Parts: sequence; structure tokens; C-alpha cells
Amino acid sequence: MSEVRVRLAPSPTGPTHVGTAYQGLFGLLHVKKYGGQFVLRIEDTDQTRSRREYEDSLIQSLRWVGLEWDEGPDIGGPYGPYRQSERLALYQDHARQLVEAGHAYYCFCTAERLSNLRAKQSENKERLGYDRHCVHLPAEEIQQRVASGERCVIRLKMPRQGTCVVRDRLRGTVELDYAQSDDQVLLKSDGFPTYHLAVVVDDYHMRITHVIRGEEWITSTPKHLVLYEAFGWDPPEYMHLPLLLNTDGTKMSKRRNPTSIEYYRRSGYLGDALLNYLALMAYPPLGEEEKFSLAQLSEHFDAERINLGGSIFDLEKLNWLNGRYVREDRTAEQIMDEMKAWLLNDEFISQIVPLLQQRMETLGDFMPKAAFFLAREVSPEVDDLVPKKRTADDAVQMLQTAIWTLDAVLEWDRAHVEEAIRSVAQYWEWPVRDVTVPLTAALAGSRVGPPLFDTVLLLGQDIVRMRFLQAMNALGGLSKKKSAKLEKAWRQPRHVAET
RNA sequence: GCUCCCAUCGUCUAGCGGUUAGGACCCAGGGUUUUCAACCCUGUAACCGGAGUUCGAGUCUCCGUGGGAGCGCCA
Repeated sequence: MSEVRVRLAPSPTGPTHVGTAYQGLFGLLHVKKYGGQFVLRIEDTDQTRSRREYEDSLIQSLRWVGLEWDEGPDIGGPYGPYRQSERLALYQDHARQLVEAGHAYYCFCTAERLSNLRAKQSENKERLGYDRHCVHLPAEEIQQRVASGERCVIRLKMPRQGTCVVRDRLRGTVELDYAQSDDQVLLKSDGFPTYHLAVVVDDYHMRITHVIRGEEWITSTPKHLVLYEAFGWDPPEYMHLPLLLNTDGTKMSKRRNPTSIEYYRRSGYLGDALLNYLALMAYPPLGEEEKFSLAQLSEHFDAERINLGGSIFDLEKLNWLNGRYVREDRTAEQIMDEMKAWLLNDEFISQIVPLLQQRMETLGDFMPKAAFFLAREVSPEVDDLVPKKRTADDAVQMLQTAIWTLDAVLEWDRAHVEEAIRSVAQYWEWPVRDVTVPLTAALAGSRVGPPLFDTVLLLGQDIVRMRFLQAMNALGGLSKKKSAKLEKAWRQPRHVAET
């Protein structure tokens, strides 16, 4: 039996999701139990969404919760490179190899044709999926169109019938009809692979023995098994973990919950407490004690004990656990060090002082006025969240559009933040003050505070989103239906009058 | 719509045919404490439904129901 090798394969397309740490935790546990290697691989095959800064914060965040890996983009290893964008030739070769062997084919369908197709299928209540329009093109035509530089993709030829038996370590066998999977694109027209090709090629070449990933992948496993078969490789063992859920039971998303590791760090949680809590989400404590370290857990870890139902991420319990870590696991000195490493340092305080200086009479005014920058949460008065002559509902909707607008800001600097907030006022055709006052209240807990744009900048995207969300909830929230309607209107292209 | 996964207190869970269904978070009450936390004690609260197997079902089987996920040139 070969050595156990497990990988964590996140995409650097946004703040690091707690689910990434959760999956990494169980992967690491498995590796520790059998004594193998844990690999970090960056899946940056989406050129439009992947960003290097996200990769940096990803690595930092994973280290912060206490995850460690033996091979990865930052430390190298024998099977690198560990960044998929640096392995393109490998995927392209393998895709061509599949075409030559008759397991895949070129497809010239345009995005427009595909979306029309999907619309029609959805209208006729048919199963959504590619109709194999390009599967039987004559060889000469393909050659000609490829040679002429026409945009095309390579698709996997899935079996039309039969049942795929997926062995899942936690669930036993899962049977899925091949017909449920359509001909997946393997190589995109920009020459980058899709997840499905890249994951199989890399897992093979990196000698991955166990694929431990979220349950959302279970239904696409047949595609991966077909690829292993086509290449003549032995597939790895699969373990699909249950999902982390919002309070309403849906897949955890930043729309309803703080989901990023950066948020929890910034809010003052401890990395080891967060990881401990994440373990509890799917793994029952060994005995009565629910507080345990990674080392303690790995000693007794048994995958069979993983619970299969998705778990709701419960802030209350995390707060309780984190409190125990603060009180029981750290000396006062260590807490001091943690706080310095957190935000109580010159770097951070020196950014606040200029914002508050003009609002201070004595030095003693500083801490109370700065408190909201460090607080876990604030509780603004409803009156401060609603501008005069507006309703609570108006304010809720405005807050929601402010969240969307700020989420779309890629360069988190003063100019872009200001532009985004002004555009919210513009969208509603409100005086800027009617936007800035509630937003300030939502962030600072009071309508009086330092300048909004600087405050937003300093609090950071994740904290800002969460405080806006909390303000919305304080005002009664927004129904799903209303939210969808608002979003539709908000996403309409807007025509700004030209001067 | 089609397919798959899942199902014990509000939440996280123990239970692997015979239990007064246990623990933790939350909440409530009490104790301790100069205050507040912390800590300790007590309490409220659950086996989704229906058949079947069995002397006996939370536990096994089937059928419902409910929830979730997937069906992208996103991962």
C-alpha cells in the first residue's frame, strides 16, 4: 500500500472560506493518522476571478488556524509546481491525448448558443445539459476550424448509459447514472483547464491517494472516474464531507453569514479555537470534553465517526469555545502577545489616531471613540439607521445595495471605496448624507464617528459586510423575494448622464 | 424538472435491538462572589410520518415527507 497523500485544493477567488479550513482539517487529520503527506495546491484556473493577493491571504489564513502542509506553492515539493496556472502545458497535452484516443472532442458552440439551449431546456422542464451538437463533426472540418483560429473547447465524451459506482469512504457506494452528467468542458477556449480536468490530472501526477472534499462534488465524481478510466489510471479513494450551513440550512454563504477566516481573525477569534470548532461541526468529541487540540484529535481520529448531515455554523457555540481558549489556554502574557499580533499595535492604532485627533479633547477620549474598530460587533439604534423621511424598509434596501456595491470593489483603497459609496447614493437618488449617516451608524454603532470612507477602509471588506448585515437584521431584514427583486433592478446596467 | 445525499432537543451531537434517550451551546432559576464575568447546581427542550422484521426498534428494511446539494468555457 502506497503512502497516504491528501491535498487541499482551494481557489484564490476571494477571502478564504472557513469551509476551506474545515476540509483541510479533515484532510490533515487523515494524513496524520496514517503518516503521509499533506499537499496544498492552488486551483487558479479561473482567469477572471483568481488573484494573487487572495492566494497570499489564503496561505496566511490557513497557517493562522494551524493548518500545515508538506508541499505547496510557498514551500515547494517534489511534485510541483503547486499552482495550476503554472501547469497549463500538462493539461493541454492530456486534453489532446483524450481527443486522439476518442474520449474527448472539439466543440465550437458559442456561449450564446449554450445559453439559449439552457433557457429552452429550462422552459420545457427538461434536464439541463449540453446536447452534443459538436460530437460528430467531420475530421476535416474540425481541423480547418481549429487551424483558422476559431474559438473552441474540448469536451469529455461521457458514456450515454450505464451506472457509475462511486465508492465513498463515508457513505459506502453511491450509484449515479452516467446519463446524468453531460459532456463536460475539459479545456476552455482560453487554453485553461476546467476544474474537472485539472483535478484529475494533478491528483494523478501528485500521487494523491485520498480525495477529501465537500459534498457538493459528489454528483460530478462520475466525470472524474471516466477520466481516470480514459487515461488508464487508478482512481483515488473519495471522502465527501458534509457541508457547512447558514442558520436557514442552506449552504454557508457570505450573503447571510461571515464566512471568511479573515473575518474571524479580524473580529478577535483565536485560530486554534476556530479550528476546534470546525472539527466539532462534523466530528463528535471523544468524550465529554469538546475542547481539544489538533494533536489530541488526530490521535483518535476515525473517519467512520464523521457525521453525514450538514451542520449549521453556530456563532454562539464558537463564542463559548473561543472564550474557553482565551481563559484557560493562554497566560495573560500570551493574551497580550495575541492582542499585539491582532490589532493592538502601532501599525493599526496609528491609522486611527489621525481620524480621531480632531474629535478629541483629552487623550482619554481616544479609547471610547476607537472602540468600534476593535469590537466584535456594535449595536446601533434603529433611529440612527433610518434617515429622516425614509422608512426602515428603505434603509434595509439601501444597506443591501451598499453590501453588493462594496463586494464588487476589487481594489480596496480610499478612492474606490468612496466611489462605491457615492454610487449607492446615486442609485437611490438620495442626498449623500442619507447614505453616509446610516452606514456610519451601522459600522460605528452611532451616527457620530470618524469619516465614513476611512472607516470603511480600515474596518475591511469582511467586517463592513457583516456590520451592514447586522444592521439590516436589526431593521427587520429583507425577505428573499424582495431581495431577489431588488437585486434584479440593481444589476440592470445603469446609464449615468454624461456631462 | 431530473439525479444524488441527509434526517435524535432551537443548534452541535452520544446512541451501533432491551437506556428514566446522555452531554455541550443557547435560554430560565438558584448558589458562590464587593460588582460583572468566570465557576458550580437545577430546570425547559428531541428520536419527521407510516408500514414491515422482531418477544422487543431511535437503532434493521421499505414507502412517504422534509431539508440540502448538483445539473456552467465557476470551483
